[in-house]
Amino acid sequence: MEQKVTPKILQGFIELLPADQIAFEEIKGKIEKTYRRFGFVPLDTPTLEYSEVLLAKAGGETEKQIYRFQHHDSDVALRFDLTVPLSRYVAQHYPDLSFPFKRYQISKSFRGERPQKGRYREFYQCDIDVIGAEELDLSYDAEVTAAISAVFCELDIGEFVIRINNRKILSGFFSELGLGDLTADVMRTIDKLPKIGLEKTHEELIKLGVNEAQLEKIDAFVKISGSNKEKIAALRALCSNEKFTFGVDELEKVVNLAHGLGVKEKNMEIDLSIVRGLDYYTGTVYETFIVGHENFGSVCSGGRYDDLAGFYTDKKLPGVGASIGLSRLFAQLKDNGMINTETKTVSKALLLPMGEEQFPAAAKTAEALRSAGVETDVYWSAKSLKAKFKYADRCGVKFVAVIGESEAAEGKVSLRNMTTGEQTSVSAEQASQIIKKD
RNA sequence: GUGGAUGUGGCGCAGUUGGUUAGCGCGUCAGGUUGUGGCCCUGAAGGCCGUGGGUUCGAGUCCCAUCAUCCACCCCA
Repeated sequence: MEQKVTPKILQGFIELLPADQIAFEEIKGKIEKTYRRFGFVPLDTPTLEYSEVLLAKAGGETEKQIYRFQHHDSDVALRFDLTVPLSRYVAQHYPDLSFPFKRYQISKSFRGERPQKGRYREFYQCDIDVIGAEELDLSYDAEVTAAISAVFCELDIGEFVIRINNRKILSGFFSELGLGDLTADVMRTIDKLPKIGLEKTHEELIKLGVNEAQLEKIDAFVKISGSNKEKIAALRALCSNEKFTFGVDELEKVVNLAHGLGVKEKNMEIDLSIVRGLDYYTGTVYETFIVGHENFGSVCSGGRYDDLAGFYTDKKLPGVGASIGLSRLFAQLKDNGMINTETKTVSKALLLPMGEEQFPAAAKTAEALRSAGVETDVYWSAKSLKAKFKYADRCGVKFVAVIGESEAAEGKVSLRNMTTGEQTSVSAEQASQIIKKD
């Protein structure tokens, strides 16, 4: 007996069985279709990049998690997100692009961090970004949220809410408070508020060294509630710092325009605890949650950054974008039984020739159905009809067409609807019409 | 990087204070029905009980080590 190699894949990497993969592709397709509807063009950058390019900006955590290795004389790394490659791409192809440049990219990224629920080392991200040359109108911030809103409407996985904020409000407010060096840590803590609750947030803030007067003001700030309009009004009354006020104005404009672009009131909510990654967001920031499934975490986040490609070019390239963590989203939808994973086939029809004598008739029928645009599979293996039907049943194909001696002679098939059990003798053309009508 | 769990046919699990041939459900295959699936019945295939060492007359079970996986934290998509 020869020694077999155990079939296995790396920790944190995943692959799906057909039923799940079909469901996954359907979601991916809907996202892509919606992005295109908003005028985003496709982009596909290399998986592997020069380390010096990918790591131009990175520090700390990112650098620890990146897959990086030596290949001959090149120091290379797997991309850990789609934004950094986009920066490089825009800086590199600047003269050949038209601005504002709107692109979407749906592909895999890699991070060698420790995996956990819904977090993998190889994962899909679905990004949209708009990049401006020198400047980018604030309206694009609203448009990105409108696209995200449209995606989640299209996905039809329940109510969702885009929680939106503006970093200028936060930094204006915190500088007014005189937090100084504490600002970054305080922001990180505020960001965790919905997860850990008000009490723990207080504790952590005190631990950080926030004094009582500051704590009181922070408290008043995060407790601002009501409708979006009311929140804006409350913010205006709270602080008159210049940057802060500018942020409030921006937030108001973005929310208003988003509604004009079709985002429903219930799907967008100002949330002052939204902070996002500290690295590059400078204005609008947002996270998206599925109502009733807030424990999923944010299923789509993004925001505005002033200077995308500063590490690659002197040109100023401000942008705004959003990213759906598709692998995570899919894992959670599946865990919660929120997607159909019954169908194991993409075929609408399965042809069952009784025996080898009927192969020519089956071939002809298959060709006719496929030409008519019907996804068609043929069961060529020599098994009992019972086994063939069982296969049809298991994979969930809707229509089965039996082709025996008599059918072949008449140029017909016995078309069976597997759901209703209805069976009729029809021509290939009639069959394609019945299937397409279904 | 830190902490916590779990490893038994393809998948999900049971296996009592260590004690004969390691079970069950699902799935797979074949048959009961030689041209009809789902339900039912019968049968079959499929296990170095994660790996290595130790204790013992005897280890799936106890001890040590190791590997792997999962969960949570950090951070983030």
